[in-house]
Order: sequence, then structure tokens, then C-alpha cells
Amino acid sequence: MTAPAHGQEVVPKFRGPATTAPLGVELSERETPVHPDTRRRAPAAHVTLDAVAREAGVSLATASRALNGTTRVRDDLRGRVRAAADLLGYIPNAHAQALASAEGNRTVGLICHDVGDPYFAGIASGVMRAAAEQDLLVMLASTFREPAREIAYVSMLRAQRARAILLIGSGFQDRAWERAMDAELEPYVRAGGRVAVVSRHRSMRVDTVQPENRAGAAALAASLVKLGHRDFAVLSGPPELTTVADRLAGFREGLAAAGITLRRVVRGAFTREGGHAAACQLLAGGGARPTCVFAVTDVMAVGALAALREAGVRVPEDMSLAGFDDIPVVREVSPPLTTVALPLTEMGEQVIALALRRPSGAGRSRVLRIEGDVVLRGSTGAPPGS
Amino acid sequence: MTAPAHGQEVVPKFRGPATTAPLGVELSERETPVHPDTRRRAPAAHVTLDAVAREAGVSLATASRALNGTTRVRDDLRGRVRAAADLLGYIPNAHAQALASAEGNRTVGLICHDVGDPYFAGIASGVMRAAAEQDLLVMLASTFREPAREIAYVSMLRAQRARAILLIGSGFQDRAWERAMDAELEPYVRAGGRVAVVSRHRSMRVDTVQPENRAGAAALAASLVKLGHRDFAVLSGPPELTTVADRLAGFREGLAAAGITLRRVVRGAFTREGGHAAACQLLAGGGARPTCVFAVTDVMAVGALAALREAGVRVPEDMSLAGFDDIPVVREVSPPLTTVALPLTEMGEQVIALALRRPSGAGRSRVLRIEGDVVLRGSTGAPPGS
DNA sequence: GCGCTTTCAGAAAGCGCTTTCTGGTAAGGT
DNA sequence: ACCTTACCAGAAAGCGCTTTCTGAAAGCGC
Repeated sequence: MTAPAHGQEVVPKFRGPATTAPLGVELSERETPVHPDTRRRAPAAHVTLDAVAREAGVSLATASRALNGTTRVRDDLRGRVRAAADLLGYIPNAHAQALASAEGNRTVGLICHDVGDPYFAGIASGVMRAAAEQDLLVMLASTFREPAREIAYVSMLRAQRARAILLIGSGFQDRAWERAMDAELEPYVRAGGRVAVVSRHRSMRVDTVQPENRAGAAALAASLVKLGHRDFAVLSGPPELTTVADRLAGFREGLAAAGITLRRVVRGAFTREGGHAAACQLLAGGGARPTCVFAVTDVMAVGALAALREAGVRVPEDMSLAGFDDIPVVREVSPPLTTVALPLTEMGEQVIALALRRPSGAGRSRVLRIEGDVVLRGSTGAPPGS
Repeated sequence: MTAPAHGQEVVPKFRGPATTAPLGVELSERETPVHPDTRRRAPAAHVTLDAVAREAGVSLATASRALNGTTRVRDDLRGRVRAAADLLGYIPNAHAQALASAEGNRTVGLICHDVGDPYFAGIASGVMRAAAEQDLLVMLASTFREPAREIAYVSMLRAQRARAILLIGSGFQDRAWERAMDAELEPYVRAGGRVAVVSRHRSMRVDTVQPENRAGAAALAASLVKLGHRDFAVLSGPPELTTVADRLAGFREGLAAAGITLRRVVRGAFTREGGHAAACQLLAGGGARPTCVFAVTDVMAVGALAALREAGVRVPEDMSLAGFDDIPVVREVSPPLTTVALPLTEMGEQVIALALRRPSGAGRSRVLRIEGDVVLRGSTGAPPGS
């Protein structure tokens, strides 16, 4: 489960008196005492509204109205229906409700690469909070960065008649996939579905929560220049992602404003390991090292920090390091990372709000621009020898 | 969005040429070019199977069979139906399908406290991966630690006729809530629903993925004793949670095996801040400080580490610190934290597997015990002055 | 007391599918 | 040539609900 690695050691397993199995995992069974039958009748499969109506001695229609309160129902009847529903343990069938009513169902779909990634987890957390307030259920889909799966999920969410589909994070390099995605989304929107995205360009009638990647990166560059740096490198991600392109361009812009040219860009995957590898590559390259490195995401920056430490490069004394996003972990590492802070949970709340407020289907698309705050922390300082 | 805090500084926002709005957030609209009408007919609302059948010149029944392939359909007809479905952009209505078929719908419910917490995010990630492989959609519900919301979610998931309900993480202190939860779950299980939980005791016919908290904590204690420590403190969580109780008891057991008595237990919330506060409280108390501290979760340990650093306590020279869970962040802090590693994503995969494999409704309940590995990292060392 | 409106319960028509059940046609046996 | 199987398309009956429509009963003014 855990491979022994640099600076850590896995201790052989403790065998307490309670544990006898030789495996790391043990499956046991236990008999559950049969629940003593309460007063409640045993529902064979599912209690239907029909059963409730019969129990209450009213018609199906009345039972429905009594429980959902759309039209007036005499108080005594309503009481009887409620009591019957309670007694029988009635739970409405959401499918039948969605089918019968024009309302549709109270769910939204959320598609992201991986909830295990703190960036997505932060946004998802915001979506969840907002959804909870509106009694919406969120259908979560993790693509694990496979475009085919992403499209399949949109299709599934369409089948589920989700009120809205939320797409979080960069799209894929391959234009063909993006086109396929548009083809999938277009009829959905036409049919009244709402789509909103975070940090992803779309060609459609889709609302967007868009971090100001350029401005943020430019501001960061300006701050780093102010610390005295002249010599920069960027640890970048897949070049086709707009997020990457914008942050890189913004950083260049910020440097240019001070008459500085970016010396070096190293590309890596959008993961901790990608950042680690990119940093290693940067250090391996001969020549003078930059005094300051900007990783286009915090996740990469965390990997880079580890790489620098392993290589004996002191941060920030030998080299300053900055990231982007402000995921929680960057406050915990030492030194804590300078970054451009994005309000992740708030972005999650906004994207769902944007989608749900959208006038069904057509209409202009809105862009909610989110500014990032440059937060200087311990990972950046004056360049060495200044 | 980000309050200036200890050791960090928020830089005033950069105003690039592109940004003119004075707010941190800006809402703009843009007109989308109207999508040129393709060959495809414009679906007014939703394409129904009926429309597909008509287009293909076959009956509704045949269309259904052609698309789902349960019974044999002549190849040419099947082809015509498929073509018609493609042409019209048919997406089946999952609600109607669920309602009409005995199969039910392809969704499972996942209830946890907060996907923003790396512990839950890790498990959720595992659930997502397993679900993706079986073409299941996951309905995610975050309770934000409110028992009422948790019960409401179970009810909603019941209404959605989720194939399975997965409950992740400790239950609540209040026995009344747990009883209410049982009352909610019991008819669900009776009606054929599957329930599986991670790290949570239930009185019902429910499968469980249960980390070996006692054995793990005991093993950790043994390892720490072996490093030379005699003087321990525990940063604990809410005492009524079985997870907490087990880890604490296990740790005591491990110490007892070496003839050592635990000196001090400080309670805190199950969060980073809880760990921070508990550590502060521990340091504030006068008297000799323990040489080694065990925080019952990594999340708390991370908070504790920050508190120790702020108080000028060096880890591990002045004090050793260990956690439990092995969430990713503990490898990134310095020193990296010694902990008991739980295979979080694997636990997620197991809990959903357990639920889905469960013979519908009744039957024995199974317990999958997960052993933790003690992983010694830089946060633990020999006690000072040895 | 009569016709009027108003109130509210019940009957019934779907929502979009799956799945029997029915029946027509072609193939095979005698 | 006739009858039995076998195969497969279509009709129709729901799945569990919402919602319109219908109509009975009650309240009201005259």
C-alpha cells in the first residue's frame, strides 16, 4: 500500500491480540439480530402513493396534493394523508415525480478531473455547499483526465435530466474532443439545460467562471520583480490549455512591464509529479540558475518545492518559488508558498449559481471574472547576493 | 478573500490594461454567434423513443429492443433504429427507464462530511474510480457535519432509488441521530437497498470497511516507544466517535505493552484548527512537556505541527509528532509526518464493491478490516537528551 | 327557494419508457 | 399440402407520480 521511499520507513505490522489474519485485509461476517417488527407494516418493495391514499381513505390525487401542497386540501384530509405516509414510511419515487411533472428533477451534474485533487476538491466543496442550500443533489463525475469519459458523462447526465451541468477545469488538447463535447452540449442547452464552466473556454451559450489568470500572473510577476528578481523560470503545464497559456502570457507581461525577459520555460504534467519532474529538469540543465521560479499551479509548485529540497536548493535563500491557486496545502509546507490566491469554494458556489440563474437554454453567456490576490509567503524573498 | 495573516502579505491588486473594474469580481456578457442549423432537426424539448420509432418506421417496442438489445431484432431494423436515434440525437430518459424497468437506476449515493477534506476526498476519489468502471453515477452529498442534513440526504437518496448508499466517516455523538439514521436506513435495506459504510459503526445489516484503528495506533505506539519515548500526549477528537475511541485505546494498549502510561489527552475538533488549538492547549499547560505527541488524525496533526512551529518547538528534536491516515499533505510538510497509512482510495473502491456485491437487502453483514501501516518519517525521532 | 359562484375531492390522462402478450409469417417435419 | 415450431414485430399494460378536468357539495345574494 505504501512503498518505502525517501526518508520514510514502513514498520512491520503490529499483531495485537485482536488480529490474527495474515493478510493486510480481513473479511469477516457477523450475524445481525433480526430487527423486532415494529408497529410499522413491512413494506414488500416500496410504498407507493397509492398505498398511502388507500390507507388514508382518499384518492390518489388528493394524497398527492396533500403532500405537495400545490392546491388547497381540507385540513383533516391532509392530516390523514400525512399520518398515513408516516405510518407506512412513504418515500416518493423521484423518477416518477420527475417524469410526471414539468419541474424535472432536483439534481445537477458536476464533472471534474479528480475530486482527489485539492483544486477540484475545493471547488466541489463550494458547489456542494450551494447545492445543499437549495436541496439539490449533485451527481459527481470524475473523468480522470480521459476525454472519452468526459463526453460519456455528459451523455449520462443528459439522460438523468440534470438541471445543470457544471464542467470544472481545462479542456483537452485535442480539438476533436472539444468539438464532440460541443456537439453533446449543444442539444442539451437547446432543450433548456444549463451549462456553466470554471476556467474553460467554450464556444457555446455557456456561463463561465473565469479566474483572471493573466492579470494574476502579471501581478505576481510584478511582485517578484519588486523583490529584486531579474532572472526567472516558469514551470508550465500542457501548452494547449488556456489556463496555462494565460498564466504564462500574464507572467511574461508582468516581467515585460519591468523590461525583463523570461529566460526559461519547462513543461510538465499538471500534477505534483509533473512539477517535481519539471523542477528536476530545470536544475539539471546547465548554466546559471534562475533566482525565481513560477509554477503555473500550486500542485506543481508543491512538487517543485520537494524537488528543490531534494537537490539541496534552499528556498527562498537560493531560489524563490511561487505558485498559483492557493490550495490549502501551500500554507502547510515550509516555507509556505507565495501564490496567487483564488477563492476556490466561492468559485464553486458561483458556478452553480450562474448555471441555475441562467434563463433556460438560450440567452447571452455570462462571464464572471475572478481576480486572484497575490499572497507573498515565505517561499519568496530577495534574490541571493542582494 | 484572503486575510493577511502570520508571515504572509497580500499585495494590492495589479491593474493590467485588460482590467478596469474596481471589484474583485466582474460580470460581463458576450453574444454567442447563433449556431448555424445543421442537418439535424431542432428538438423542441426532448427527443423521445417514440419519435425515433416513427422516424425509423418501426414500433415503439421494436425501437426499445433495438437500442437495448435484450431480445433479437432483425439487423436491418436495428440499423434503421440506430440511425434514426443518431439523426435525432436521442438520449433516453433515465427516469422513464428506471420507472419502467425493474433494474432501477444506475446511481449510488455517497454521503460524507466534506469533500474538501483530504481524507474524504481520497476515499471519494476511490469510489469515483470504481463507479466509473461500472458506468455508475455517484450522487454526492456533503453534510458539513450536520446530522439533520445527513438524514435528509439519506431520504433524498432513497427517493432517487439509488442502488446503494455509502456512508463515509464517523457518525454523530448524539444517539438520537444515530437512531433516526437507523430508522431511515432500515426500510431502505429491507426494500433491497444496499448500504455500506467506512469507519462507522451501525447496528444494522450493513457492510463495513473498517480500518484497524486500535491495532494501527498500538503499532504506532510500539514504534514510538522503540525510538526511546516514554512521555506521551495524545491530541484527540470528539470522544464519542468510535474512530477516536479506538485509536486512543489502541495507543494506550501499545504503550501499556511497554509498561508506559499515557500522561495527557487533549481534545479538539476533528479539523486542522482543532489540532492547532489542542496543541496550543498542550503547550500552554505548565509542567514537563511530553517528548512525543500523537494526533488521532493527520488533519489534526498538520494543525498541531503548525502550532508547534509557531511556539518555537522543534520537531522532532524537541518533540516528536505522529498522525493517522496518511493523507497526501503529510508528505509535503517539513518534517514529513510519521503516521499510520490507510489506503484511502482503495478503501473507497472497497466500500462501493462491498455494497454492490451485497446480496440484495438481507443477509449477513460483512466487515472488511483494513490494516494500517506505520510509516516513520521525519517528524519522529529520538526524544531530546538521549 | 333558485341559480350563481366557489371550494375541493376524485377520475383519468398522460410523462417516456420496458416488457409481457399476441399474432403473423416463414421455416421445417411428415 | 398441412400442421407444428420458431422467430420476431406490434399492441398494450403498466411503472408511480402530477395535473387537468369534471362534478358534487356548499355558500351566497336575490
